[in-house]
Amino acid sequence: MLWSNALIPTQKESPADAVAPSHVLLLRAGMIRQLGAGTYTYLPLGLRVLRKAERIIREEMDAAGALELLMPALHPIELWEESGRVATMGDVLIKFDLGGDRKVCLGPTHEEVITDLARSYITSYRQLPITAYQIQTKFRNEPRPRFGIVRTREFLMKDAYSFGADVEQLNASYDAMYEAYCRIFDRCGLPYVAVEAESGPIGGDASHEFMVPSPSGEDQLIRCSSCGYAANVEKAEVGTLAGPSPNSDGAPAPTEVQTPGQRTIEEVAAFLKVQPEETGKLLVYLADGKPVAVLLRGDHEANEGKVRRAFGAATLEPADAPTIQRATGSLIGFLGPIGLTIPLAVDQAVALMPRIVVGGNKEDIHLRDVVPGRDFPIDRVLDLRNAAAGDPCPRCGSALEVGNGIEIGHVFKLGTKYSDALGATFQDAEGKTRSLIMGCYGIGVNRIVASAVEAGHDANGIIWPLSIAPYEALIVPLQVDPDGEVMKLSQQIASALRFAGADVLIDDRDQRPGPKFKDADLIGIPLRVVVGERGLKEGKVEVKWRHDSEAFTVPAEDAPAAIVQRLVSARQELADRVERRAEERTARRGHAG
RNA sequence: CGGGGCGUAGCGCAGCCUGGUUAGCGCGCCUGCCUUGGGAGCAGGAGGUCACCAGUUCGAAUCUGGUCGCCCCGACCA
Repeated sequence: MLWSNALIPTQKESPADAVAPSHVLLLRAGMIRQLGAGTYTYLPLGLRVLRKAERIIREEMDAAGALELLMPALHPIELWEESGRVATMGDVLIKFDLGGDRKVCLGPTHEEVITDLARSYITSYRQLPITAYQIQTKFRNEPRPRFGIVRTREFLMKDAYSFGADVEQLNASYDAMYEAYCRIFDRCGLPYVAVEAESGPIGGDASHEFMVPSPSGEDQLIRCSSCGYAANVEKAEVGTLAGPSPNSDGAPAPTEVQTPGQRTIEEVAAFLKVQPEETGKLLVYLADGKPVAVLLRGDHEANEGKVRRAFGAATLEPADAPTIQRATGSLIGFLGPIGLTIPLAVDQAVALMPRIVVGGNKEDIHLRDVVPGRDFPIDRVLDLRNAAAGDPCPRCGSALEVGNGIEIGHVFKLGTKYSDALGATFQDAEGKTRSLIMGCYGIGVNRIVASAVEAGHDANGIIWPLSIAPYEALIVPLQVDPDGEVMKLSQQIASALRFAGADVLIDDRDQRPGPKFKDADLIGIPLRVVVGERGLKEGKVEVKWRHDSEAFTVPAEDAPAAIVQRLVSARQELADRVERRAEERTARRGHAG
């Protein structure tokens, strides 16, 4: 491809409202253009990246035995009423009618459609297990699209669904998808981590997220650099906290203090001149509809999944103000653990505090010098909060680290939620009718693009991984006279690269070298070849990898072959690394199993 | 949905407070000359319903009211 024939509208200045590096650079490199909130056009360069990621996904999904199909984006609303998700998805579901009573929605995901397909065609255990996938545009009315193509209202997703006759088949499908995901992200050159994620009532190892660490990520990621433990903040466990139990000997009795209008932890701490970590906060939830209380250190965040499990409940929701008053006799802002009549669970961090400031269960009253165990019961001490930086790792006890990550993939054991709702059943070997056991597996294709830029850029522009770069090689002739030696050699190099199966872009624009080099760095093509009269006089052609700081030269006479050789070995290195990592995973599983 | 900010040329911005020539500047774009290994220089030029609607006024980019759109923080995110 000749640059002069391409549409690559690079920009020197970045738009004011772009914040994330991937957003700024994809715009400046002329790869995307915003149309509205959360909707982007992919220009030719950006589309090439998207297509390359898709291709890798297809190859690995096919290799894993998944079957590609394509489902509609337009769904009859009845299907979503059947599953109950018209209500649960709320405004995120984009609904409209086609005139008359024909109500439809745009698919935000495809569990309903695939399950409808399965209930029609899958009738026997002999057809199982089976996994199907598609790469398709999804629509979600996101309340807040952000960070360029990280969160959009319209996005490209690879979604796969497995159907099995039993849990063993589900686990095998899940493991195959997990492995395929690792291979996909390795091949895309992304520095991802697979983390345990909150999996709802199914529990166990039923859900993993694949995350690329990045400050622009929306999810919080907990990691242990010592042992490699990694988890979503929703799921991360806090290791057992060590420390002496509170000793009440000689401690003063609790005293009431006036705290008029001081409701939040920040207000109370500032008013009483103590640190938030010296206070406690009592939260009231409805666990399966019954009021329960949890006590946390003031600066900690409750983890609703942990709280729900602590009370053995199927559902958990924050209690509203009237319910709280009925259950505790007190007002929000002045709640405390003393004299409660509803079940109380205490976070382990609180149980280790020698003294604590808590609400007095009376308006405008807090209590100082409250001692856990003496002044309120600590018979139910558990891990109830989100892990924070510095907490002990649940595996090895080292300090945990907290960072952000972009979720690029998610694998999830669904069970029979949708097959039950839609009546997708099969007959087993005994002739009994049973529900299909499902798994679902998603990859955000646009997020592969965004996270590759987040993970690969410098002050000058994007640094694409070779496997998903819009072009693998960029040839920069500095003199563009079509009959000149420079252009002739450039064309020869391009031909040789194309013969080796490479994508090549030739910057044939009649520009001074400065802008051509700046644009080359900005769009981030991995291999840059500069052919100029000055170099040719010395019989040299300059070659530079975008990820290296230094260029090197090859003799002009065998430049085409030499450059092809460099590209071929770089591809091979990447392929070798993918296989090596796959072997490492196999070895680890061998140890574990 | 709460809080904050912004809509003026493809991009970045000034002008608005204090209403009054033909609405400016930089980048980019077009023509010519010149230049050619890290965003050169000179000369000429094209490009705007000043987001939209209504109002105030002799007169509105500028003042008032409303609407729409976009960004950031928070809430939300199978």
